[in-house]
Amino acid sequence: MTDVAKRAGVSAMTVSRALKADGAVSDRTRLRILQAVDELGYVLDQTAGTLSSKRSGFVAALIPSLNNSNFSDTARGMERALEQSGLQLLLGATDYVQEKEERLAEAMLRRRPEGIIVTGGEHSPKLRRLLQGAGVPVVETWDLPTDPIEHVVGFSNTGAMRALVQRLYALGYREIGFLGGASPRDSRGRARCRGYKAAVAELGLPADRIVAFGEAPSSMDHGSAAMAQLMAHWPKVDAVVCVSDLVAFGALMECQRRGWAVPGRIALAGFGDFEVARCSHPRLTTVSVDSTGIGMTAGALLWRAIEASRTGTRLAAERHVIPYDIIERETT
Amino acid sequence: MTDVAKRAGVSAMTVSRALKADGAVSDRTRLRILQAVDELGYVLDQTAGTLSSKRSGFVAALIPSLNNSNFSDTARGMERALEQSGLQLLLGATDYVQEKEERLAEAMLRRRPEGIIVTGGEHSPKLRRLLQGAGVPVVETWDLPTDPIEHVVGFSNTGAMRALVQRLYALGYREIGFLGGASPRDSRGRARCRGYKAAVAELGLPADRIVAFGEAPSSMDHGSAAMAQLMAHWPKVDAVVCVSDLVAFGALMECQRRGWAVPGRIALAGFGDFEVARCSHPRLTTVSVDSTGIGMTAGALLWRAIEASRTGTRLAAERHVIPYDIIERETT
DNA sequence: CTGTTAGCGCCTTCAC
DNA sequence: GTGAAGGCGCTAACAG
Repeated sequence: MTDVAKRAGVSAMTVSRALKADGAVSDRTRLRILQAVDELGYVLDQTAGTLSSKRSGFVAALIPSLNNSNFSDTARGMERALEQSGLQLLLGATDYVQEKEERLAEAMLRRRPEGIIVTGGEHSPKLRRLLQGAGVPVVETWDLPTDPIEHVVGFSNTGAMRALVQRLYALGYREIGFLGGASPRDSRGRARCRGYKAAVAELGLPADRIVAFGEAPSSMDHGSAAMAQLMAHWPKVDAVVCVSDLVAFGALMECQRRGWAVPGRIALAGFGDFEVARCSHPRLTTVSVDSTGIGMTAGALLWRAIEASRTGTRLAAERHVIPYDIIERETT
Repeated sequence: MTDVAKRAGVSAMTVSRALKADGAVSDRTRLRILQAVDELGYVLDQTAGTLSSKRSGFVAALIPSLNNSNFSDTARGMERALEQSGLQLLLGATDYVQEKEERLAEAMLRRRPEGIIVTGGEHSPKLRRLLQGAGVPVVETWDLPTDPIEHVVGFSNTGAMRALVQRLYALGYREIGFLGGASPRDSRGRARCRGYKAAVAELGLPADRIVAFGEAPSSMDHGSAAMAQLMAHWPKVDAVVCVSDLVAFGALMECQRRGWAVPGRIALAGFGDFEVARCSHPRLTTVSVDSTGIGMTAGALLWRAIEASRTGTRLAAERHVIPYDIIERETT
């Protein structure tokens, strides 16, 4: 910065001002400075700026998986919400591993984010302590924790799956199975499984038609394998709900390979409204969640909270419930 | 850190040492310090550390899209390669937009990464200048640029698509179409389209069976729509290669909706070996690229380059060609 | 094995 | 609209 200052014939302080959008610098001076910046290929050192201004200029977001359109849509939503804020979004993927989530959170906190967004409402005591001690706003997403850390933007996974089973009941299905949801790593998957159990219990349907598999992320292959098991154990099942669309798609393909007509012989429904659910043949019935909206709401909320803390106030904890929608397509 | 030092009855410098794995501190002292750290909930400020040590402890990776299993696998490969290095991987998604790639690169460079990995070998002059001026190792991936910035880990997209068309020819197909690849934003897609054109020209096949669509990322919907167009224009086409598996899957679903038997009436092949290609019914023939391997190789290479630069030397530019594999499945 | 001194590159604050 | 002084929190370098 001193080099740039010399070249432009000003002080370093003036260069610093010229490089901020709001800096009070005359147009002529700024032009000279920007030219010097360009000639020298100078790139501002934000590390030093962070240290002296106590503003790192980024927020951290922890998501379970990059390669999941729900979460990547949420990430894009956050990015969009933060576009005008001057805050960069730094993403970390936890791969559904709690220990990795902790490590990542600590790595992020060492860089002093101005706010943090995490996925889900279940965290290890250590992570909770870490987040609460960070002294920056925290948003939990994709769930409605009963004891939130601070802000929440999400929906009830249990409720959504319960509603899906009730819809299938209304369509006339009476022996409904469930695929997935036993992973100790995926609390949303477990919540959906609980929703299934609650619904079949309320409706007086047989409640044991579950093929639980423990891995997360759940995949198409899981769906195919689980469907094969379900067919073998409970051949009279007339509908199957799945922890995600990927699982439902795998189940659909398995049905096609075995000549089980969908929805004639068996109905299928997924969760998440992934692209493959929209494009498959037949198209999959699913629960659509506004993933992008979760991200935009969470990002905007975090921004407001950060702005508030900059003026010395603290935004009161907010709780945003995002609606979901059951989309009936061709598999029910 | 001073607070921790006081509580542990040592100097700040000793705390600093105790917090690095390698710091020469007696076990008793370290234990006292770690206890004080725990009691105070202290988290090291890496920003300040970066400033004084001139080592930011992270590398930046720019990928076109998070929600693409090829690129997210590559990201995971990089993460795995860097696991033991103490370098954190910071990901940025460019959404296939050059301008966003530039902005992201600059945002990363302001935080002084110790190395940079970018996707593809075509960059704006500005980005090239930025990367070359950064003074840190650079790796380009997923392509084999003729004029690389420095290191390269990739393969020839043109060559791979050419090989796929040749394989279809060997299988007896004589009127081969192509879907996708016209996006000015996706240089890999364009390279694959060039590979198709080169192959059909060499083989003396009709060369105009192309439904080019310009959007990136290419999607299943694009595949369905493009397939419908292709069917209308060139009903005698007997095989179709696609810029990606997602497009191929969309095309497959369109064929099923219209009752065109695959591969009986028309053969299909994709690119990338996505999960949906493995799990669809019928399973898709595709070009499998070792996405994770690209990431691991790039990450390991970058690490070596960074280690070299720490000892004052500069690693000579390397070029790693990653093999690809044509996987014949049920759609050809 | 531990402490002291100095400074990383910028921005806050105050002065003009 | 511009400049000078000082310090952000840590670590390199050197001393003991």
